[in-house]
Amino acid sequence: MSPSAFQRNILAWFDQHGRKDLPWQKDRTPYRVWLSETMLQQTQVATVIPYFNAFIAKFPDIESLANAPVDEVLHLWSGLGYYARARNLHKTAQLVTERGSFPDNLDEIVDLPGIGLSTAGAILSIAFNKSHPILDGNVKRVLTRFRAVDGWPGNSAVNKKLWEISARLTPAERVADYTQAMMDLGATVCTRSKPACEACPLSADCLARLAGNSSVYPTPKPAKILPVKQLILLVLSNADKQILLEKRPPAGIWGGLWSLPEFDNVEAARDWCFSRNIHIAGERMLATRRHTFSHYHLDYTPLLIQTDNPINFVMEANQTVWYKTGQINKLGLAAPVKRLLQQSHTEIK
DNA sequence: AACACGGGGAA
DNA sequence: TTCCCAGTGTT
Repeated sequence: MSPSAFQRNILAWFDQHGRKDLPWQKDRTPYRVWLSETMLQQTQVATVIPYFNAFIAKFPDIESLANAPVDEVLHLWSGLGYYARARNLHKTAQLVTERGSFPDNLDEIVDLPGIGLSTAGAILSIAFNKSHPILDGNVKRVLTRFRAVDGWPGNSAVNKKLWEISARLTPAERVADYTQAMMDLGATVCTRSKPACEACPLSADCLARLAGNSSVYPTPKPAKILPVKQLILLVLSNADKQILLEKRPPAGIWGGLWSLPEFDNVEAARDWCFSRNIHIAGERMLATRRHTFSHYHLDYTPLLIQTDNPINFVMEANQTVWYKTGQINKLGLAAPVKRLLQQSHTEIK
């Protein structure tokens, strides 16, 4: 699909299905477009509409916004979130008022607080009908699918590629409708989940659609790499097939729960036994398994040690307990420990 | 409960 | 340059 065919399809779809009655689409002044685009950053249309109307009612023009106390602006913004947007809005209103008019070129617009490249492109195209690309979340989704662009859009190379695609597809004519159409398409058809490809004007040439994998685009932000901690969990069983549990300190991981003695390595576990006169009658290591917390992976290796010591030799009182495997119990156990003990019930015998 | 979202500022 | 954050809505 050539850029011009792409644009024809998009504009034809817009004529039929695009949104044309949003409050900021009437009386398209730079002020109203800028205000709406700022509100639409990270916020959906349905949420924005009442806020936009309230702002326009209170501040019909950019001068009245500039002259208002910032607290009043923040009050009107209350509930929209990301309050830096409201502060930047107020600041920009003052800068534009000093300047005398809203700037109509990219460099000056992106210099204003709270306006990045994409918002600037939207203002230029929608308010000034100047051909500039945008790349908001909706457009990213449409383009990554249409062209099967792999890689997280936050990655700079991927971002650059998407800007190039967006720029190449942006028409010289009817750019306001085109920009609105791309945002509408992403918001209503090319949605994050369950896109309505049958209703999409691009479906015949959409590479993701053709490959049947639109759900893999855009590539999600890579899960941050969690640090890995390794430790040995000692499953110490006595002559009566009971297992030693320790109570964990109240704060921290598994705070206050019962768990198994932890060691950095096998030798430390053996030393711990020797120092307590626990005779090791048998020893076996099980496969390492992984438990993931919000902030790290815990790779734990169960070390089964059997002692032929008589039961009930005293450990630290209150902090330890001999647990009968397979017995219903009311102890608070960390989930992985509970699983392990259930398995140990069969392993130990 | 995890993730997306545009821009700004810290690292 | 890259990373992380802010708050709310969606899934």
